[in-house]
Amino acid sequence: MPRVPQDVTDAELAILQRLWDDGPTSVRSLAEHLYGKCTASQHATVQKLLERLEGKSCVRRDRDTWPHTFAALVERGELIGRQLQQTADKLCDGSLQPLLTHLVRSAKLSAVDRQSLRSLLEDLTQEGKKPVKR
Amino acid sequence: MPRVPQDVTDAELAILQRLWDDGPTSVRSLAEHLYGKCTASQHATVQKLLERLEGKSCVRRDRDTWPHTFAALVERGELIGRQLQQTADKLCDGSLQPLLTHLVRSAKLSAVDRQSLRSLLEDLTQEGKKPVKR
DNA sequence: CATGATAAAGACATAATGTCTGGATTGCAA
DNA sequence: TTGCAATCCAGACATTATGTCTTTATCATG
Repeated sequence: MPRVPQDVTDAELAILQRLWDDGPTSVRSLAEHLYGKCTASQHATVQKLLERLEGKSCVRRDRDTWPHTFAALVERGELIGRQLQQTADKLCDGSLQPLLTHLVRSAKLSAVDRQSLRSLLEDLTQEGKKPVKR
Repeated sequence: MPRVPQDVTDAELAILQRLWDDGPTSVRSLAEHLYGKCTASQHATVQKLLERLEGKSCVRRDRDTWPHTFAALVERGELIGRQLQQTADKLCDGSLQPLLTHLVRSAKLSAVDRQSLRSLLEDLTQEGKKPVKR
């Protein structure tokens, strides 16, 4: 039963979070925000993480700037999707339906939440009827 | 940035799946189903995994039987919940709402799915109004 | 009590992941 | 141009998670 590497690692995710929040930026800037001071080794660490993220196509590196600037290539939403699918694969035989049900039942939904959810469903249903909306 | 162990490991999950599907059973039975033949070392492996699961309160061990029999202590649903919460913590600042939205938008819901979801919401809303149902 | 099966404790191997070192490269300023 | 400081790059390293295995003790039953 071979072990399977993580999609995006915790440290890698920390980088992505910053990129999502602040947009494209440099290694130094990232390191400073993550660790406070930016020693040589910390700089290298962040660089390595970015390199790995680049390998996973999660980050785009702009070599035309100096220092290089990095931008997120995947959206938060996409990672959310991947995570959800992984959970579904592991626990629900790949189907997302059970997750949905679980969330609706267990998540403490406020009346507002329920309402917005309901109208979201409404929209989707409508969309299905009309030719090509969106 | 210290690494955080997994909630339930892949190999451990494989055990749980069997326990969920077939109910309480012995080490041998588990090993045979997971690996086909059950060599001495495989037997020990399964045992170790069960021991760890017991440590995590995911499995209950019945020492009154011989050989010991093991039963799942957590339901599939509970693990689903934990997983979802973890994703929420990592990607949505702890809130489950975004996951819900994502699922409703992205998951290819059949008309039936949408309908059942809608009525589920309906039930929940009603439940909130009545005194103490369930 | 002898034997075969199981439990129990712990060692081990591999890989993942976060970190760091040292040298090459770049841009800039004197 | 030359020197310097910052950055990049390649790879090594340390720690831990996780799956596996070895060995010894214990049990149940003939």
